[in-house]
Amino acid sequence: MADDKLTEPHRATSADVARLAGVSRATVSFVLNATQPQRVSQRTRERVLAAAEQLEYVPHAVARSLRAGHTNLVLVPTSVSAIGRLVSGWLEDLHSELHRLGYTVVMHGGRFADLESAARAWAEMRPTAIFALAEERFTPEVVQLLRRSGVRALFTYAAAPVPGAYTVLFDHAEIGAAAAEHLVDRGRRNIGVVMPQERGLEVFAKPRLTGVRRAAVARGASVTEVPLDYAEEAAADLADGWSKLGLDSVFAYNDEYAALLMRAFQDVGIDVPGEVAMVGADDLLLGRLQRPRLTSIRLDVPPSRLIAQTLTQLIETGTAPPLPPMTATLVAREST
Amino acid sequence: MADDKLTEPHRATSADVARLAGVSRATVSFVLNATQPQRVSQRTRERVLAAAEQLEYVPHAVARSLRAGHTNLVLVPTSVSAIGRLVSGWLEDLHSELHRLGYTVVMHGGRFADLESAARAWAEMRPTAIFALAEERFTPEVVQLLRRSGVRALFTYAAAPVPGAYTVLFDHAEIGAAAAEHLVDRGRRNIGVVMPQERGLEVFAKPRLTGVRRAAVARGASVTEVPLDYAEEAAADLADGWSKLGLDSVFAYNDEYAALLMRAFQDVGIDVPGEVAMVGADDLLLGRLQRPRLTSIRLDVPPSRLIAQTLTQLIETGTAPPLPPMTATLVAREST
DNA sequence: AAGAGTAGGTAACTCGTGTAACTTATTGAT
DNA sequence: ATCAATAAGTTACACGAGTTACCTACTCTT
Repeated sequence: MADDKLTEPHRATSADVARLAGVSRATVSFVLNATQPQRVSQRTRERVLAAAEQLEYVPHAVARSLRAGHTNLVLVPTSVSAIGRLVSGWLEDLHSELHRLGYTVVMHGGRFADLESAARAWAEMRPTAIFALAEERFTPEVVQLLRRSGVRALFTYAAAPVPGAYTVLFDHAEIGAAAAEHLVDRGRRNIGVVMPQERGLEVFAKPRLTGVRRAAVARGASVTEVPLDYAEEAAADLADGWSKLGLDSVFAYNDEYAALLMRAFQDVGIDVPGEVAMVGADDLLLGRLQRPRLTSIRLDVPPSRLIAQTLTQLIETGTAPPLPPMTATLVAREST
Repeated sequence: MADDKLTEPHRATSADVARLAGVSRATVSFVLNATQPQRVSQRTRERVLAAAEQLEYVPHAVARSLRAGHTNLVLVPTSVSAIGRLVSGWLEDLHSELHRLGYTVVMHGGRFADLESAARAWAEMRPTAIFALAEERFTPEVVQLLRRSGVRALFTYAAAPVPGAYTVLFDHAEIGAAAAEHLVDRGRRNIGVVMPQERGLEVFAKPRLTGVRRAAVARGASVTEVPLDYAEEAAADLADGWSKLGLDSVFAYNDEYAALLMRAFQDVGIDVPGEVAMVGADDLLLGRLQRPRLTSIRLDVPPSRLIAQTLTQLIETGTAPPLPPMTATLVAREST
């Protein structure tokens, strides 16, 4: 099943290409990177390209980065599970856009004991930029550490400008607030807020809860936290004990959790939206497949091309014009 | 919003640490890597550690890799959207396991024009291993290119041993076959197979279709390909024209597509499983939330710890004992 | 014929580490 | 007192690329 690997194959370097083409390494570099085009004659250029082709030469990004003083890596630290269908397609576009611009996007989903060790792990890779989907990663200490390791651009979505990083403003509290306002408008006064227990989601769950609290308090409604595992039995248990909670509505973190809970409600005969009004978030297709269809909250993410442009500019010049804040829009359907 | 960055901050190198501690670079390296422990006195060791701490020294993985001749990168090339809930948690565990063992897992989800350019992009990073979830990426040419670029281990799931790569055997055709057998057992004779149109999924969709074909033909059932976008309208259109197709059952690629289509069926009054029996795959929670509950096919993936061990061994010794093939199990529920 | 350009190319340095080979001072054995 | 062994360092090179400064041969001008 494993390979023999007896013939530790020779990896061709630019020196090999130079030797085969009968020129110096410098010339090879000039040709392959198309720098100083007038320095190399047509004949020589062709010889070099032919040699590179013949040897299947692949540049050594590590060596290049060392010399250049920076990599072309854009690091996206994110737990895989936090990427729902909401961002996966978008992230893939970003990959492509940045690839066109000469950057390599890599995602890194490690769990770390603390922020500092995470930041150190990122810094070791010497990415040229770090693109964080959640804000709380960029504390001042982390920012300093990363900057000093040579990271050129820190990009994040956050509720308030993050010092030392380029911030696209968006407060997840707005999602919670929009949900709460809507529920109160529909006459609900006792709002349950589903808190997912999955690792990596609290980054979004907490501000969403905060938003619900803020809006609810302002309108005289009560808020109750409701922890929920992403599992059938957990939802069933919650539905079983639901009447004791005295709640008339739920904001369910996102549409996935909403769907899970709605099923449990329906299984025990709790009427949605009659007894309980439900709001999800992220406006996933899943939500529209529910009956009643889920009221949800749509996030309008900036087009990935625009983000890629901004990031590039940020890397190259250290600054970029601000992007408009992200917005959230409530989409009312049948569950409220 | 952007930072000033006037003070291009000095990144501390091991030379800086050496200078501050009043020792040579070699000594710093010995201390920080804990190589040759008896070579350095306790006093000196402490001075070095203190200096490193004070300067917030972060090793330069790029330089280290260049010197070492290989990186500690494990590359997981995968389109983000192909990672459903099925593998995301597992992948995260793998991250952690390999991190403990000194490796850095990065996912790279770029779309490439062709396999060759993808392989070149991977080779440039000089990963020490590549972990592919789908097989068709490792053609002989790609394997050769990667090997020559210094990749130590190629790991993949595939239907048959891939020359030059360590293969955990699993044929996605088995999923399709299991579905088809089950449907025929339940008396169905005309099977539709949903073909998702999303990028990156054809790698799994095609062998699953093949499996359905194989089993169906052997049992005298017919198979019809049914393309389907992951969108509400597409499903509605399909359901509208369903009767013309003359099918009595569907294998829906996975539970997500099954849920989408089942909803469309129910909206137009097609009874499941009465008129159409449905089988999904991947055994997602989502499937158990449907009514009727979705019959699905569970994949038993090897524990990530075991995979991490095997991969490490493969990197270090070039060979590793074979792992048992993955298995697929049909979970019968109410939709068939 | 002398001088100035220029086309085409190369030698040599650099990036930050890890390590093999060498050095020196001190201790221990005889 | 002498020699060997060891402890505790250091020096110097390699990894693979990009780039600056230099070199040589040729052409053109006057």
